[in-house]
Amino acid sequence: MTVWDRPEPPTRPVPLDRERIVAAAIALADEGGLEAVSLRKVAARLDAGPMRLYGYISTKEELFDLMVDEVQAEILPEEPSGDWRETLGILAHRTRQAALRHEWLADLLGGRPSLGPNGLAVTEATLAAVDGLADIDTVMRAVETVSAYFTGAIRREIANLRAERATGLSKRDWQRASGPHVTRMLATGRFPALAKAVYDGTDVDAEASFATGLDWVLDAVAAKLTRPPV
Amino acid sequence: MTVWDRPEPPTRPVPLDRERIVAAAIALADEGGLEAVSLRKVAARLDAGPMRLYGYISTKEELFDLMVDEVQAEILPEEPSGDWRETLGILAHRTRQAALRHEWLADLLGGRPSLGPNGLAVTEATLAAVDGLADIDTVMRAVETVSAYFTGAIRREIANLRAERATGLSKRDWQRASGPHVTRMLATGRFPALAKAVYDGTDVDAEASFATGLDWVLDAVAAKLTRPPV
DNA sequence: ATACGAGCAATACGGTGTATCGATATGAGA
DNA sequence: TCTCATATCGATACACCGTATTGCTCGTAT
Repeated sequence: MTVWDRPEPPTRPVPLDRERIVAAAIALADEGGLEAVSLRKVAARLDAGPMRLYGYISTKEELFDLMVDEVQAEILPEEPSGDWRETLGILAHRTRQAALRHEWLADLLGGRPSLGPNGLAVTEATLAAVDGLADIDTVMRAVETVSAYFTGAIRREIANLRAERATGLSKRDWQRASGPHVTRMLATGRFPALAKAVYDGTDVDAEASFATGLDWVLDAVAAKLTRPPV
Repeated sequence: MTVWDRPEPPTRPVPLDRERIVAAAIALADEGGLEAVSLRKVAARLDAGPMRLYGYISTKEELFDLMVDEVQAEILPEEPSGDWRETLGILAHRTRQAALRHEWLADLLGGRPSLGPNGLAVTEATLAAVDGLADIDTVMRAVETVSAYFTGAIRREIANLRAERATGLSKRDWQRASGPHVTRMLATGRFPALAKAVYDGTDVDAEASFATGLDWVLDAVAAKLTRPPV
């Protein structure tokens, strides 16, 4: 029985950690959307059996939580600006950019409280920016309002983007001509204001539209923050 | 071979239509959340095989679309008020109430463009309310901003509500004392503003918080709508 | 040398969405 | 009235899913 007769010992499995698991899951999601993320496929990317993952997470939902938290690291600004308005604006824009890079984020954003380290850090940065500008309840209302806005806006933007991609047409072209159902509905005359909006509205840049709405909301918040509470 | 020996002829299957299918699906979702909705279970409620549904819908996603559109009928106000601000506010509040009745709506809201008859009617009502108050692009920005706000706010509210239900504690109690992870994180001192918010903030009524944020956003929109565009 | 304990892979279960296809009942045409 | 085409439905099947269970295989401690 020479060495060559004996097989090499089975290679020890590649060590795993949450970081690698989450990275694999994010890669999968970036390529094929959230629905392409299955524990089996994530595990396969790491040359592991599906069950191996259960040492690191105990549920698929938890994997999603980790994914969101990981991406939230991209949102944190390097250094805090002195201007609360600028800080909030930057956070909103960075969240949007993260969602454009990882469209699946739109499906998860706001879906559950984000309590991971990066999620908490984002919240901290947000609160720190407006801390002391008013009583705490007003401040809370302010940050919640702003984040409700950009959460909703991002979600809609991604939803529209997907719809456009699915039909290969810009939103307005599609509404105007090629979406047979919508066209037919508009032709019924039951939606005059909508028809007008579709035919007369211009196709605005998504980022500009996001920025405008954000500015308005920040205007509103500014009015409440700088004035002492009634 | 008497009559009694012969079985009765097989009863023809109960006729189906989208309305009945959607109603069954909504019932299922109301009881057990979106994840309780499976084509098999929906079909079973209607004494049908799963494949039968494919005559009425061609994909599960389409069923979700129908569900959303159905619920949007609950949102439409009976008669339009003359005041645009009141109309937008009512639409927002009714959407929120619909989401409280059908929590799964929060998972779907804003997830894709809603082009069903009721969805279009809601959009029409929204646009009609502000029609003519400014140039069309400003008007679009206005309704999109408001709806981004309440979409996001509703989603967060439902998310928090679920988290509270899962732990049996109010959000603040849970953050303060019982969420071991959060407590530990706050104790690190790395999140001073957040810690202050958690410990000093009061537990505000969700509806009041929603209404306040909404008012702020409407304030902002009002400022842009009543003033001619720059 | 042996016992133990952790980590891992394999297997299995009950579910999912949906494609395919054969039976069957219904309505039309002869 | 009988026959045939057609639409509809049910069963079956497939590929996949998340996860519980089980038993093996190691490295380590005794």
